[in-house]
Amino acid sequence: MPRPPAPRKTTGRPARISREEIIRTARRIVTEDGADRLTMRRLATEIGSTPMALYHHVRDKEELLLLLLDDHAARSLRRPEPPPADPRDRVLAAATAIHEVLAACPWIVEVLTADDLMSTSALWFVEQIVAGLTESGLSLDEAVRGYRTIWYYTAGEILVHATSARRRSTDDRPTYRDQVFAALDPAELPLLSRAAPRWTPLTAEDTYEQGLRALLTGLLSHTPA
Amino acid sequence: MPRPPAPRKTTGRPARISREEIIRTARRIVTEDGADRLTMRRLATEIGSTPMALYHHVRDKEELLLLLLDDHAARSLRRPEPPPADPRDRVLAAATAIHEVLAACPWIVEVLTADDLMSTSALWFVEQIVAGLTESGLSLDEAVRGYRTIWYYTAGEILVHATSARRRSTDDRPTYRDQVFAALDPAELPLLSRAAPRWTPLTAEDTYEQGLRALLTGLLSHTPA
DNA sequence: GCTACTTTTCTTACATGTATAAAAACTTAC
DNA sequence: GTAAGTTTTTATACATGTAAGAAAAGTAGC
Repeated sequence: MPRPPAPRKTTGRPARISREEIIRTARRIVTEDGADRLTMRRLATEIGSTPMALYHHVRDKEELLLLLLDDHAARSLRRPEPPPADPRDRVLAAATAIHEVLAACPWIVEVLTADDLMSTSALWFVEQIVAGLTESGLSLDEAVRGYRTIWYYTAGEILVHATSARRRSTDDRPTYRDQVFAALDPAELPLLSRAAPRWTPLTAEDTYEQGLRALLTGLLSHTPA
Repeated sequence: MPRPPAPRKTTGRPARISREEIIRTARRIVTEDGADRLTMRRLATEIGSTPMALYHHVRDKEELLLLLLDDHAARSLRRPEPPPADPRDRVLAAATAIHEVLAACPWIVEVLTADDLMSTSALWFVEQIVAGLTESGLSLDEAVRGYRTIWYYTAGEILVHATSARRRSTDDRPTYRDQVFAALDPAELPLLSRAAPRWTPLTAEDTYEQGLRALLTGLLSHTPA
């Protein structure tokens, strides 16, 4: 039975590496060589430790990437100065800021699906979104639902784009989409056939904000279901 | 130059396994034991072959999962009978049908981010969405953009929910969200603090259709950007 | 000093996806 | 028949995340 009446220093073997050092080194590897070069073994080697030692400071690789995302958000997220007066514009500004920061993270795919709040650094922006929605007439519950709807849209946009971008760089096989479009039957799917040549350029367009505006319009319109 | 005037058989070593057999066996494993039990080694064993033999019929595991998703969609997707008369309702019905089928696929997370058209079986539904949007007054380009916006929202909703569901079943650690909410400062984030106890129940609600309706309202409102 | 306890680190081992190259099983040309 | 060519299958090997347990390095009480 250990009975530590005098809470002196810390007992046990002293740590030689810290979570901060892990994150710092991981960030360096990612920025220098890309996210796919970040392995637990390499990270351990560069820190001068062993892979399993990392696991005492980080639950698993996914948590490490989450910490990396948080680190990135804390450095990059800038609150709009001055905040827009119109509540709708505040929602737009906050969501766009979050989207912008996330879109810059290549390793995001493995983490983003984690939860709906990805970073403490982003909480202020979430608050802005909920605030803008309530000031526009939504109840608190409705505003939270509205935020979550915006989050789904944002996460989906980022994930789909990030994955297809990664695929383009890793892979030279024709996309599934190309195969599908090549075999379209104009009789059965007339609009898709007509749209086929326009599809790829339309996909490349950055329409996040446009979609966000539409979504916001709908959220604030109070149409009866 | 081989000139096969008599369309004999095919040249080369005859195949002992087929893509269909692979998919069939994979489907059985997934339905019987869950998607996480589907490994290339086990699949090969159950077919009576070797892991690498699979790779002649399937590019990699991701393609296998994509084929599995397609298979699932082909079996489950049912066209609404009769199709709703109102174009807006047709969009709703088609998107909801896709959402429903995808939400039933546990292995979807690894595949869904693949592209914006995940299954040939779903093309008819995509056509319905684009058609409903054009009939509501959008140009073809706008309708395709609108479809993609709907797709981002749908994919995001599915991915976020699927991942958090998986986490709950695999994991007993407190969620990141719980940790974040436990440390909220009501002075700085008043709305989030107030919403904190309501957050988890709100997350559990199925609000896909509600969000979709809002999005659709916005897409059809033609608000100037 | 020594023993008990705690915390961190290290060693070893395994499951997994898949790259690579060799072998096998065919057809066709002679 | 044999040789060449083609396609599928198999054997082997590697990189990766990480589980399990032993070892190390400290503190506290004696």
